[in-house]
Amino acid sequence: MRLSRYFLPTLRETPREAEIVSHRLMLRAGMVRQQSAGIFSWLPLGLRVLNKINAIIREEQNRAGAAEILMPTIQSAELWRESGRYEAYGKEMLRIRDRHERDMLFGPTNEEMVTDIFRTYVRSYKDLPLNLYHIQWKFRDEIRPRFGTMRSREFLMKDAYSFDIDKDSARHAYNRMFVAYLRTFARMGLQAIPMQADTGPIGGDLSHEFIILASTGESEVFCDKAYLGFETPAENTDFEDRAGLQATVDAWTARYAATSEKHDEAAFAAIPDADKLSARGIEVGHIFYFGTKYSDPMKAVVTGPDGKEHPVHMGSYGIGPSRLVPAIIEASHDEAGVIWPDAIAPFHVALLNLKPGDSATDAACEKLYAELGAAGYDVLYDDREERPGAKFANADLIGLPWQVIVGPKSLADGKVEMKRRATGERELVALDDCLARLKA
RNA sequence: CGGGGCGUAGCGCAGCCUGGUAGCGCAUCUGCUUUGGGAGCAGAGGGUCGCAGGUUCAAAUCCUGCCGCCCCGACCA
Repeated sequence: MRLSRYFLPTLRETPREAEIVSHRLMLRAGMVRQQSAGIFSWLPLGLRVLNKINAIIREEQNRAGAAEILMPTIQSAELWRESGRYEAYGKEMLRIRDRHERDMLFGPTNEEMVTDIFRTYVRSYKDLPLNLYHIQWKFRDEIRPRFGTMRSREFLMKDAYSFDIDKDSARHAYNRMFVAYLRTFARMGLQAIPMQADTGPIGGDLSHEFIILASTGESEVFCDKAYLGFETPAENTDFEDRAGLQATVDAWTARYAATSEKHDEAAFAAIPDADKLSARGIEVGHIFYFGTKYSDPMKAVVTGPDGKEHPVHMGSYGIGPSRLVPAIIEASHDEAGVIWPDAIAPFHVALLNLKPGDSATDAACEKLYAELGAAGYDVLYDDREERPGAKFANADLIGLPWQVIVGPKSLADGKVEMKRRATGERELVALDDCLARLKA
């Protein structure tokens, strides 16, 4: 993409409303525009990141055996009356009415709807297990939205719903998502720690919040430092291996980790001081098992091997992509701007032509732009008539992993400069070696 | 919803107290000079001063009501 033809409205100054660093940088890097309290437009650069995040989520959900669907944002109140949540949900739910005066709502979550889909089609235990997920916009009319897309009213959520014949199978479904989540966050360059979470009225131990540590996080968290060195489950993990998955989950839940709501001072005190970690964190995922809470009232039942009807055991599993964007920025930035992890960077390379109009730098940039693009790299080519300083500052701000700097000085020796955004390291490489260096 | 703050050019702000021609910086446009870390000079464009009433000869400024946004708290992916 040529920057001269792109839409990247970066800001030199920070808009007043932005308090935390990720919000400031998302506005300055031209990623989002707030349209109303807690409601945002996603501009090209921000949308690219969001889509990268979604792509990773999809790959890992699919790998773990979930099937993608897409349910609507607008739902009928009918289903919610069936589950009893239409009355229970309160003001957080945006209630609307259509022209026929029917009660509708903008979905804050989809348990009812997915349960309705399930009960329509699935009758036999032989069709289980089943896990359906979608990535869709949700709306929760938060009392106070804040921190940009970190806590917005309209937000994107990946929500998966599992259906199983009994609790044991449901635990396996839970473990599949648990492991998928560990892989998902690790691929985004995040160290996510599963922490004990509130299970609400359902109870039990099957609920975890996935937390990443960040000084500006909203939650106070306490855990064993050992988690920071844990190994991510492998790509070839066998998700049908019940015992194997259980062992992985057991290992990841053996040590202490809890948010302030579930914090147990005594248990925390038992950890050696050197291993205690008390910090702030951002919740990026939440999984839980809720049994027959919806299948009972909504009559989602299957016939079991015994010939009798059984309400299905369900769980739901959420990840907030539109929250992950700022979460990743909170975890990865410096004074100058964002530092995107390679896997979710909106482009791989910023190609800076320091002297557009100079036949040598123009030719070198065109060659690199074509060559890197052909090799599968997304290149943002800064071909604007701007001074070098402005290009450097802009490139650092938007935080692409690599900067390939083409200026007359180094080009006189047939070289270009390659700068790694994360470390600031620069090296001069021959024009023809640029691609090889990227691959290395 | 309680407490606090703010709405003046795309962004950041001054002006308001003490009513009298709407300003500054950045950005934008034109020209010239510059060209390896957000250039210099000269010129130009851009405003329902959040909205609606009121007071006054006269309101960005004073009064009343409303709307929007931000921050702190209780609540949430």
